[in-house]
Amino acid sequence: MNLKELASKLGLSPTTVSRALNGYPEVNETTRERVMAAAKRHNYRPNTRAIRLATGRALAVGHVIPIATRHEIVNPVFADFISGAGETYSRNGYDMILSVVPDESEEETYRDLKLRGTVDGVILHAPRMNDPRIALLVEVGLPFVVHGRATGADLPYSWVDVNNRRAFQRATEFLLDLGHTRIGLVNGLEFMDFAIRRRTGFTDALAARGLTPDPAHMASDEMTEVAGYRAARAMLLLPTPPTAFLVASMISGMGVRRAIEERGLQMGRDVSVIIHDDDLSYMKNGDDVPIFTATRSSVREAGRIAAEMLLAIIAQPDTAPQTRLLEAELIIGQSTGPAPRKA
Amino acid sequence: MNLKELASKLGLSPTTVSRALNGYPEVNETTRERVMAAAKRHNYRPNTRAIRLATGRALAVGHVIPIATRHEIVNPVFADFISGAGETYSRNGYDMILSVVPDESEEETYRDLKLRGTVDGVILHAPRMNDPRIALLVEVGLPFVVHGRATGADLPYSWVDVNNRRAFQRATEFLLDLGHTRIGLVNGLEFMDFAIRRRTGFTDALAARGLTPDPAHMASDEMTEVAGYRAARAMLLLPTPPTAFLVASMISGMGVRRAIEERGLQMGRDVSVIIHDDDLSYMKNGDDVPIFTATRSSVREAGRIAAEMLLAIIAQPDTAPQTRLLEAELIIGQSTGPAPRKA
DNA sequence: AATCACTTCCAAACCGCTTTGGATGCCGCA
DNA sequence: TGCGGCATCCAAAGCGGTTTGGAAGTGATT
Repeated sequence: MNLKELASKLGLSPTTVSRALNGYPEVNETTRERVMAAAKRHNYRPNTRAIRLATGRALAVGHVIPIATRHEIVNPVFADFISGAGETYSRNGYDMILSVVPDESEEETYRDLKLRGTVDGVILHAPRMNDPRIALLVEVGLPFVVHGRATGADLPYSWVDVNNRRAFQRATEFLLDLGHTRIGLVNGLEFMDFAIRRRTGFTDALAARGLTPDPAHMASDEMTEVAGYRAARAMLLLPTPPTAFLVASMISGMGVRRAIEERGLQMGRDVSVIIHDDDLSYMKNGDDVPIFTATRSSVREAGRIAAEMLLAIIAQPDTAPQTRLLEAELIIGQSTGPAPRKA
Repeated sequence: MNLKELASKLGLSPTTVSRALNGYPEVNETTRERVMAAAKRHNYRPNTRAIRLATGRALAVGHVIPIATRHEIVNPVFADFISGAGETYSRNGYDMILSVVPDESEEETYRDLKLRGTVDGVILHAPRMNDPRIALLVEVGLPFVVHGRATGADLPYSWVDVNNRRAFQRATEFLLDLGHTRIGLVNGLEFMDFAIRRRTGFTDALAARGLTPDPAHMASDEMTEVAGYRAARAMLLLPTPPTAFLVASMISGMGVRRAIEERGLQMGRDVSVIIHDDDLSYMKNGDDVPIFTATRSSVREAGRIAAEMLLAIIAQPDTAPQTRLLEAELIIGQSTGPAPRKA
C-alpha cells in the first residue's frame, strides 16, 4: 500500500493525501479526517526511502565506532550512551546508524557518510587531545556534537561533557580532608581528553595543599578490571604505598578492590577508594548504600542531551555552537574512610 | 556531484556511467576506465537514498533494543555483539540501525521497520521462552536471525547460539569432580532462554550423580554485580552454604567474589567459582592466567556469525532456516580448587 | 454581474539513482 | 549486397514520496 494506491482508493490526488497526512493547511478538515482514517484502516506507512530521497534529508544520525584491529576494545560506557541517545532519536523519527569500522578508515567513513547522504549529522565519541576529527567534520560540513571535549581544538564546536576536572578535584579534596596524603591515581588512557582533565583536577587539588604528586602513584591505562588490578597492585607494593585511590571507572575500581583485598587489606578501612561512576545500567554502584564513594554522572543522560543538541543543530544549521557542562555529584559510599594512623 | 553531472562531464548518458561503475558488461572497457577515473577524480559517491529507492532495498539491518521504562537495563554483552555484527555489515556495504524503543512498542517497531522499508532484516536479541516475537517476525515477513534460541517456539527459524546447557553441565561436572556437592547456581533471569538452558545443564549434571538440587542454592536475577553479590551472600549465610558457585556472567562473578571475601573466605581455596565468560573486550578474564575458571564463548564472534547469516538470508530469502550452535570452552583459572574437607 | 480573495484540490516536476527496451554502428558471412 | 549478430550506448520509465504552480469553486464585495 503506497501513496498512489491510497489516493486512488480515496478518489483523491497523491498531492492531497500527502498534505493531509503531513498536516498542511491547504486541505479541508473533513477530507483530512477521511484520509487519516483510510491510512489507518489500510495500515499505510509512507516509505522512508522515498521520503528521504524526496526531501533530501537522511532522517538519520551516525555514530562511528572505530575498532583497532589489535585490541578490539568497545568502550563500556558506549552502550548506555547509545541507549540514551537512541531514545531521543526514536521519539523524533530519526534512525540511529552505527558504523563499526577499522580505526584507520574512520576519516574515510565520515566523508562517505556525508557524500552518500547517509546521515544528517554525527556524534563524535571519545575525543582525544587535539583531536583531528573535529577539523575534519567541520571541513566535510557534517553537523556534529562531541561527547566530551578536545583540549587544543581551536575551532568552535558543540559538545556535551562532564566537568571531569572539577569532579576529580573535589574527590581529591575529599580524600585530603580525610587525612590521606598518598593518593594513587588509576587513570584512563591519558591521550583521552577526559583522562587529561581528571589528572589535572587531581594534581591541582594536591598542589593547592602544597603537595606534589608522586609519579609512581599515577597510572594510566585502559579502564578494564585487569588494568585496574595491575596498577593498584604495583602501587601497593611500593615502599610507601598509597592509602587511597582515585579510580577512573567502576570496572577499574573492581580491579583495584581485588588488588587491595589480595594484600589482606580492607577497602574503606585500610585503603580508601573513590571511583568515577558513569551510572551504567548493568553496573550499579550498590542499591541503597553505594559500594564505592564516587563522582557520579549519568552517561545515559549525557546521551540524551547530546542527541537533542544534535537534532537541534540539524534543524537549525546556522546557529552558534552549543555547549553543555554537566557537574558530577560526589556520592559517599563505603569505600572511603579516614587515613589510617601511621603504624 | 551526482550521476547526471558526472555523465554530462564525460559526454555520456547516466545509464552508461551507472553501468560502468557497477560493473555491468555492456560497456566498453576503455569507457569504463574513463568513467572510473572521472568518478575518483571528482570524488563521486552515489547517493544512498537514491540507490535504496531505485533498487527497493534498504541496505540496512535493524537491531531493536527494548528499554523497560522502570529499570533501564542495557544488556552489557550487547556492545560486543553489536561490534562483531557491525564489522560484517560495514564490509558488505550495509548500515546497522539501532532502534531504542520502550518495550511495550517493540512489536509496533518491527511492523514499522517492515512497512516503511527501513531495513532488509533484523537480529532478534535476548529471546525468552515461547518468545512471541518469532511468530511476529514470520508473520510480518521480515528476514531475521535470533541471537540465542526460544524454547517452545514451534516455527522454524534461523539462530546462532552457544550451547549453554552443555557448558553449564560440563562446569558442574568439573566442580563435582573436585569434590563439591553443594553448588550454588547464580543464574540470570530464568525467563530468558539461555538461563533456562544453563539451569537445565546444571540440574542434569547433578542428577547424573544422583544429587538433587537444593532450591535454596539456586538464585535467578539480573546479571549485575549487586545481584550477584546478594545471591551469593544469602547462600553463604545458610546453615549449609555452598562450597562452590556457578555464575552466569563475569559481572555477577565479581559480586559473588565480593560476597565471598566479605565473609573472610578466599575464592579458589575456600569457595570455588565458575563463571560464564562472554569474552567482552572491556571485561577480560585476566591476561595470562584467567582470574575465573570459566565457560568461555566470544559474543563478538557470535555477532559476526549472526550478521553473516542474516546477510545470506537477505540475499537468498527462500532458503531453509540456518542454525549454528557454538560450543563454549572450559577455561581453568584461579577461582576453583578441591572442595574443602569437612571441618 | 463582475471582481476579488480564499479555500480546496490537482497535474506535473523533481529527488538521484536503476533498469528496460531499444537504437546505432560495425563486423562477418552467405 | 544484404542480413544477422554483437558490442556499445542512450532515452525514458520507473522507485514512492514531496512540492511547485496553477485551476476550479465558493462566497463576499462593489
